[in-house]
Amino acid sequence: MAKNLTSRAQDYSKWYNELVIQADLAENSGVRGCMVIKPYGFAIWERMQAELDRMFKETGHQNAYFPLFIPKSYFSKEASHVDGFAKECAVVTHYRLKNDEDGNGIVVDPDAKLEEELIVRPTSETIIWDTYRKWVQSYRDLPILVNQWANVVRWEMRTRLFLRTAEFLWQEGHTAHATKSEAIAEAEQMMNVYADFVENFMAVPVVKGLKSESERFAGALETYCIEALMQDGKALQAGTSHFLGQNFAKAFDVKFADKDGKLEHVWATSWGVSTRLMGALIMTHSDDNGLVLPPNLAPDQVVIVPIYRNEEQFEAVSQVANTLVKSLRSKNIRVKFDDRDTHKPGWKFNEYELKGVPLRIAIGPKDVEKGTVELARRDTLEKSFVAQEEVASKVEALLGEIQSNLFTKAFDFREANTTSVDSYEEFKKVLEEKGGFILAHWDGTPETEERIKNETKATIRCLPLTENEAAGSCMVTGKPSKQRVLFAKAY
RNA sequence: CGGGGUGUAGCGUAGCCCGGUUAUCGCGCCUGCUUUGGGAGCAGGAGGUCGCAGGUUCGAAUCCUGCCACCCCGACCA
Repeated sequence: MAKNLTSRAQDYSKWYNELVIQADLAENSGVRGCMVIKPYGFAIWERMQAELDRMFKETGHQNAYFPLFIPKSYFSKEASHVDGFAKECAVVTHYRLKNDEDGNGIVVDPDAKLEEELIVRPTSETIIWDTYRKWVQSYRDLPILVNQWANVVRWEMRTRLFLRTAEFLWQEGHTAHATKSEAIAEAEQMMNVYADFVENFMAVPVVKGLKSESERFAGALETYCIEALMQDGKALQAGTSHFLGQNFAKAFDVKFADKDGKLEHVWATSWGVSTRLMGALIMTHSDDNGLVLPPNLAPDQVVIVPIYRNEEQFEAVSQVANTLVKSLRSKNIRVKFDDRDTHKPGWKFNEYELKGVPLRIAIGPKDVEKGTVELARRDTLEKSFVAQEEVASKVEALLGEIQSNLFTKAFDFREANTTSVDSYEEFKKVLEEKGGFILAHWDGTPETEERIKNETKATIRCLPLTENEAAGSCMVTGKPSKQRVLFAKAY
């Protein structure tokens, strides 16, 4: 296991790969830039899916599914969108293989060339808007509030486990509205849903904001985002929600008749989060002993480890454990009784710490005798003995406490690593020596943003949606600035 | 795609510069006994296309060429 993980945090790759693989989350697949998500890692993703899906439905959305393959021509319909995506796509050119006549095994059949190439979706805007055209005629058909859970492929030049894989799992919401204000409200709502999920389930604090023009999604008029700060002082974009205006409606000719019978283009949004959230989770809470999962998200919130020397003791311990499992489940607590006799207790203790299970209960002969159990929490590593009849309520309280403790810890870390600066010199100094988020004034021009990026590698993460905006002057050019914006080096 | 690095058992590695018996060590795995409240001990055992393909040589993990994969730094990005 990675020793002294936090102090080595600058050297991200070493501990990250080590941690992910040892905690049994994922591994490199051998397929360029793709990862295998292992069962334990996928269980965490399924928890994320379940909670997000519930939140989407509570805000009136429905799920649907669109094709993996998109005809190439669809991409030429929205100019800025194709600029943003066309260069990094996997392209299907043939539809058949055959046995090579010269005995070289299986080869692509040259006669099976597709007339029009198919693009493996990097995102589904184009095929979805081509479909929406057929769904919309009247204002009565609006809004369309649809989400899809899918995989997408982006042929990135450089990949990183969880943060940027060639293929990744995500959800993408695509909505169509009759009015501009309704679409903007939708985009803002979904940013808030994401922030709610990430903060309250993942216990990761985020800054809500708007992307600068140059960081905007290809084809969007406005991109809302949530930005999180990782333990090594780098920023991670955790989710985005886009107001697309009428760009896609115009490109795909999606019109509706309003109440006055007038034909109008619809207004659009799209929003998504991906398996990158797994990376955010790992990099926010992990410590030297492995993962730390927030209880609201953990597939197993409590694990019970039996301690025994013989069959007789195992029976006695199991009886206590089974009773406990029942009472915890009746409180809707996700509990696992690990009665495998193939591993010893000490081995299990380490395994569940590595996997980040929030609470561990150990029950041995002494506990059977005294009517107690040993309760250990993952976040503080504290252990205590609790009377068996009090365990269920104690566990329930502790799960809540761990959840809020993790959030507070991450929040305090972010506050301690967010610096306001007034000069470019100070900006560079903080960036170099401390890292983290930096709040500074910026004149709003892409030129200045570009210059800062080239000179320092820091980018504008977002224009925070804060209530107390104070005007000032740009740290680089001295020109007027409406508010401080959030800078950081980012993944 | 440019620069740098690494590929030897499930994992981590020695050997490579300077070619030469049966490829080193640790962890893990299997069997047995003793163990079990923080990754057990002892004894025995199994496990290898040395990334792939060519070449040089009497002989290649080692030298040469090409390719592939992975990691790091850039450009690109959820």
